[in-house]
Amino acid sequence: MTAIKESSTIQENKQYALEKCPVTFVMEKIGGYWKPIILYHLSTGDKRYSELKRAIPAVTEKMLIQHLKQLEADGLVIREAKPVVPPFVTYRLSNAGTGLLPVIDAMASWAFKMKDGVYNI
Amino acid sequence: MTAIKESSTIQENKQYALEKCPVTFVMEKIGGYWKPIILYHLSTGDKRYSELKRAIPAVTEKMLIQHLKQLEADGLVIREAKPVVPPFVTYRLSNAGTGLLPVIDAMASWAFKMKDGVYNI
DNA sequence: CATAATACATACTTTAGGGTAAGTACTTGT
DNA sequence: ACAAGTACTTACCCTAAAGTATGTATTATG
Repeated sequence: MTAIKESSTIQENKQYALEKCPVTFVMEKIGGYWKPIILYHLSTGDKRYSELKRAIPAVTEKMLIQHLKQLEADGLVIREAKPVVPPFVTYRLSNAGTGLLPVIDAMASWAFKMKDGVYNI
Repeated sequence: MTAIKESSTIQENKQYALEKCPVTFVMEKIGGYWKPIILYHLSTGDKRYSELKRAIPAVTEKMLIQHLKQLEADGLVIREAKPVVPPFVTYRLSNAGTGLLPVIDAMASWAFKMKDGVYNI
């Protein structure tokens, strides 16, 4: 899963930022290109892997599972696989993932205010 | 300011995500390693360049001005330079930058809940 | 005369993340 | 016999962002 070099300055700084800054902690979790979009699609209910794929046509399969795996490892989404063939796998938000929704809302609200020029005085 | 290649898939996808996803829009603005930390330090009042530098020892000068310039270009911080020698430059949050504070708060709140294990059920 | 302090700038290198393309295992339908 | 659908995996490439190192202009101060 994309090996990282143990002793780069960039990793040390990430550590620094993760400890010093809760915002960086959050961004570590939802900072991938597709993660917010995935979370958004899961916010309306659980989805199969292939449903997500169809819902986000621009994402490649590699990116999709990679991010899903990371979200799962971070405890934001829960994967459930039925042992059938063809496979039947669903993803849904965990409690932690659901807890992120207010953050997402705050971000969206700011973004729309920006686009509406609310802050131009 | 770090020239970007016009026609890479990564840029196309960024465009897609920026239009489709307000969260990605926000992350474009505050997604650098040091941007949240800079914003945090400015949230308590305006600061000189050298004050920021001392407040965030781990950041290099290149990263610091690079992010400050981007934040300024995005309208989140305001730069004020007094025409004296040695230079006297202060940075402070704009209205838009101040508008981000609730987002920051929501993120921080979630991060602390995560660390306190609130979501472990 | 040389050093310090301020607020940057700029050339070059490294790395994490994103993207491409192709393959896997298993079953059902034609 | 072969394609199609499911949910992935793996090897390789490319780029944007981060980091390193050094240089700039101006004035005050020892």
